[in-house]
Formats: sequence, structure tokens, C-alpha cells
Amino acid sequence: MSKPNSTTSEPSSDFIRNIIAEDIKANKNDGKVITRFPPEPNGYLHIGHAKSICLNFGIAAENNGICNLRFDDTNPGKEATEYVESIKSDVRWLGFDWNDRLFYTSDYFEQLYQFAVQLIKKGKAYVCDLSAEEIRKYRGTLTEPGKKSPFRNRSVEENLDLFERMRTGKFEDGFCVLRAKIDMSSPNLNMRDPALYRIRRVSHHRTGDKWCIYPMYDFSHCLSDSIEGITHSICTLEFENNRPLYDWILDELEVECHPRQIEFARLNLSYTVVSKRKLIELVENGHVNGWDDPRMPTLSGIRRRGYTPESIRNFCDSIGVAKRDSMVDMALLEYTVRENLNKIAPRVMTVLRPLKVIIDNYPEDLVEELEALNNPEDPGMGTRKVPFSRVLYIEQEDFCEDPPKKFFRLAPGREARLRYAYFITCVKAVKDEKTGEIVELHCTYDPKTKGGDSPDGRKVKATLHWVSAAHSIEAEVRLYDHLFNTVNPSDKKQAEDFKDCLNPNSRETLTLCRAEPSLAGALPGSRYQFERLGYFCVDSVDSSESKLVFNRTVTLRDTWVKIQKAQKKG
RNA sequence: CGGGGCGUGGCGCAGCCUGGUAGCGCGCCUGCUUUUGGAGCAGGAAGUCGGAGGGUCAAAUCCUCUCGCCCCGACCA
Repeated sequence: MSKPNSTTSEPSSDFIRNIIAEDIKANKNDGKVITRFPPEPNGYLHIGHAKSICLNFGIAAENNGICNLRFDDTNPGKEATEYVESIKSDVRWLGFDWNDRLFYTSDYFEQLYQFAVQLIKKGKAYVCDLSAEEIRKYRGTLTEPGKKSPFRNRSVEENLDLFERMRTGKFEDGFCVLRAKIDMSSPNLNMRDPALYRIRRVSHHRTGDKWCIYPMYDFSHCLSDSIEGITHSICTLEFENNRPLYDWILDELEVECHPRQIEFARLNLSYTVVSKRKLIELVENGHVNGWDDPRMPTLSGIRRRGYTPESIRNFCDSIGVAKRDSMVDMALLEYTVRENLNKIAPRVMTVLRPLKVIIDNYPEDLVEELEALNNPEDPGMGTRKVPFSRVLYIEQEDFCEDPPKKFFRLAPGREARLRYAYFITCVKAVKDEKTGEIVELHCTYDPKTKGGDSPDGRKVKATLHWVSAAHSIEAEVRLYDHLFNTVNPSDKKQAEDFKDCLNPNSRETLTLCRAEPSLAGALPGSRYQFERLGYFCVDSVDSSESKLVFNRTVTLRDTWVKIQKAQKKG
């Protein structure tokens, strides 16, 4: 009964949705489903977060539930308002709405503190004066048990007093921590008396200097989930080892709501990195131009690149959710944008690398306005007029003086169609005497083929895009390729430093492109298909009325490139 | 010599709980339609389910063992 794993329909069933379906069936949590997306505001969201967002908001929506957006802001040193704003706008852009369910762990600092007090009163937490280094030593190793802290048996009263003094700033940063009293010989190191609170005099982006102690992830996350009434706390695999601690804290505190933590494998995408730490490094070392560089796998980068939110959602639905580590091929992401853009992007003609074409037998002063479809996939998108005249530009690679097998574009003596215009025949290629470079083409046109069809039924193998030289407008076009040269730059077997895998040719800027006049005034962010080339969008940062700048979102599927590669291999 | 996970066509997943010789998407191949070498439609190749045993009439599905990969030793999340 599971639905096909289509890229356009509902996501197929996965183990998490199965668990939730069973819980609903068993009327657990009164049949309610409440999830949450809990980013730490210490960086920008990337495509991996999109998977989590789609999962959490998606599951809530499918089950008539709720999904909270909660900022896990317990480490003020690394967090900032800039990040919370970017995260909010990215989630919104992706198409999800948290309504009034916007929360911050910092909203719970007082409650969390009281929970800690409760734990102390139960004799389940203590203030430990060991230094960070000492704690590490006492913790033992993977194969050896740890040692008990000499402060482990302080009285409840003493701990209560000490903890309050931690809060009121009586100790220096790092002087002591509050620890859970669990089991120093547990095979799970997370259970060897983990730190719950640390002293840190850093002002917080929301609470300012109100606090000098901050709760650790393990303590705050489960309790925040509980406070919000989360039913299913979905997180990534690396937290699997933390689950016993998640459950321990909620059990000890006897809270009314004890969410079920479920872990899934994070997304890995080929030819890029999906790790906040690595992305920060790329930004800070200037390997890219900021978080929204169109080559970045950040949502802001992907958005600037021209991807649609719908295509990202379809992508997330089609990759599935499981527990095994895997590497999703970037080609699938590209497929989902093409699939989406093919339906909605208006077609337009733009020549990236212009080659002048003179139609010898076309009247010097004539200009015809030819009708062109805005989208052959959707006649409802209407038509537009494109000017045609004696001097045109076509793509350099659409002409070949000595065409190889299967090349069926323009060549000396060969006839081809100019889209929506006429059949033209190349009569002569003019070369630069010194470089041998082809400078311009002389062609003739067949007036009877106006519109692109010959009344005698004559066929041509190729249809080329073109622009009228006099009417076309200048544009800058930025072509992008994979940010990295290797499938998995994070693989230490590939390179010690992932930055060594950076693709030096990940961006190529073309400044002399010629676009059809209808593109004048194109709005930032608007997306087009440049016929035969790919999908492009107006850059939202650098484009202006006086200077159009386009980003190539993705090329069209290119069979000719494939044939050429096959021919090279023999 | 610790603990926790995972292993199904090239890639990503479903199926496993309630055994009956494997399914989907992408990719790949062929043909047809087509004024984007785009797109659509039709068809096709490709896996014996990490490996080995065991019980069963019958296992990817149950049991045992084994191999491989990932995660855990921040006062990060």
C-alpha cells in the first residue's frame, strides 16, 4: 500500500512515519502529533536542514499536527540574531509556517534552572569543581570505566548553595559545573556524569547578561521538548548515543510529557559539503562570496542560484528517510529543479558566446516581429514578439567548420532553423587572419520558411536560438559548476583538508552575452529558461536595471554533451 | 579488548514485524511524437537481498555466527 516514491506526489512511507502512524493508531498522546525543528542559531541553514524541516513540518501537516520552530540557543558565544533572522526567512521561503509556535530555549532558562534544582534535591546532580581537563581524565575511555569525581558526594544542601552561587556569579568562568550523577562506568560515555550547566560570562543575544550559567544541550533539549509537549523528537543519527540521557533526565524529573526521540541519517550530497563547520570555513576564508554565494549548498545560496522552494521540497520527499549513511547524487537535486522549472519558467532566447551572423539576402532595413511561445509546455503562458533583422548573433558552439559525426547544427553549406524565424543556410565563415578564429558567418535565408516551417516539407535537423544584434541587450551571465571536484570532499581518504578538493573552475563569468529585448527590466529573482541552454535567474544582489546579471541555476539535460563524451572515449 | 547503529540493481529508498524466489524514483538503453540534441509516451537491460551456517515444503524476511561501514571519550549541538 505504500505510495510510489514519486518526486511530485506525497512522500513515501518511511520508518518514522510508520512509527507515528502506529502511535496514532494506538492513540498515544491522544492521537496528537507535535514535532519541532530546533536549529541552533550559529550559522545558515543548508540543504541538509531542508531535509529535517520537510520531515518535521511535513509529518505535522500530514497528521493534522503542529511543528514548532525552536531556536536552541544555549551557547551564546557562537550564536547571533543575524542567524535567527536568516533561519526564519529560510524556513518561510521553503514554504513552511510555524504560525505562533516560535520558541527559544532561552525562554525556558528559568524553568530549566528549576528543573536542575529539582535534580539536585533528588540527589541526582552535583556541583563539580574539577577542571575541564580533569573531568576528561576522570571520564575514562571507550574501553575503560571512568572514576568518580571527588565532589560527587557533596550534600544536597551544599549543592543547592553552590548551584545558586554559580547562577549569581560567585565563581569564575569554568570554575565548576553542574553534573548529573549517573554512572561513571557506563559503557555509554554520555552517561558518565555529563555536565548539565557551565559558567560562561558571555552575553546572550536574547537574554543579555541576565545569566552567567547556561544549560548544556543534553539537559535543555529534552526538557524543552517536554515543555512544548513534543510527541516525536526527530533528530539525526549522531544523537542516538544521547537518547539514554534524554530519557534519563525526563524520567528522573517525572515530567508529564516524555517525547520519543527518533533518529534518522543526515543528508550527504555529492560534490559539496553539508556541515555548518565546513561552510563557515568556506565563508570565512573567502573561498566563496558569503553564505548566499550561489555555489553554496545553503538555502540562501540555493535560493540565489534560482532553485525553487517546491523543487527543494520535492527533492527532500524523493530522497527518503532512513538510518543508513548514504550519499545522494547532486544530479537528483538538479533533476528536481528542472522538473519544476520546465513547467513554470518562461522561455527566452539569450546567446552566451555570440557569433555574428549576417543574412546576406535579408533586407538591410527590415525588422520583423516574430511570435514566440513563452512556454511550449504551457500554452496558457502566452506568446511574445521577438525582433528579427539582417544581423544576428547565434551561439559560437552552434557552428562548426568541420563538423564531427552526429553534429547537426550549422556548418558550411548546411541549413538549420532559427527558432520561430527562418531556415538559414551557411554560405561562408569569415576568419580572423591571425588567429584563425571564426569572426562571423554569412548566410542566406529562405523567405518561405517564415515561422520555422518550410511549405515544401523540407526538414532540418537543428533549431538554433538567436538574437537580433541591433535589438539585443547586454547581460552578464554566471555559470556555475560543482563547488568541489570530488564526490565526497569530506572523505579523509580523498584529502586531509576538504578545501583541497575545491573546484577552481566552479564559477565562470561571461560578460558579453546578448539577450532578447523582452528581458529588459527583468526583476531580481525571476527565473527563465534560456532556450537550449538551461535555467537562469536574475541575480538578486548584483543585477540592476542598467546591468542585467544572471545566474545559471542548472543546464538543460544535454544529450549532445553525452554523445561527445562517448565519442571521445571511442 | 567498550557501547550504540547500519548493510536490498550504478545512486537513493520500499519490502522484513504478520516467511511463499524483489518493487519504486533517478540514471542507463531502444523506439515513437516534437520548431528547445529540451519535453512527452511506449518498451528494455540491470539486484538473489554484505557473507556463512541453521531450522522451514518455502527466507531479503526467523535463529546463530561472521565481515564491512558509521557514531560516541566538548564545561559544542
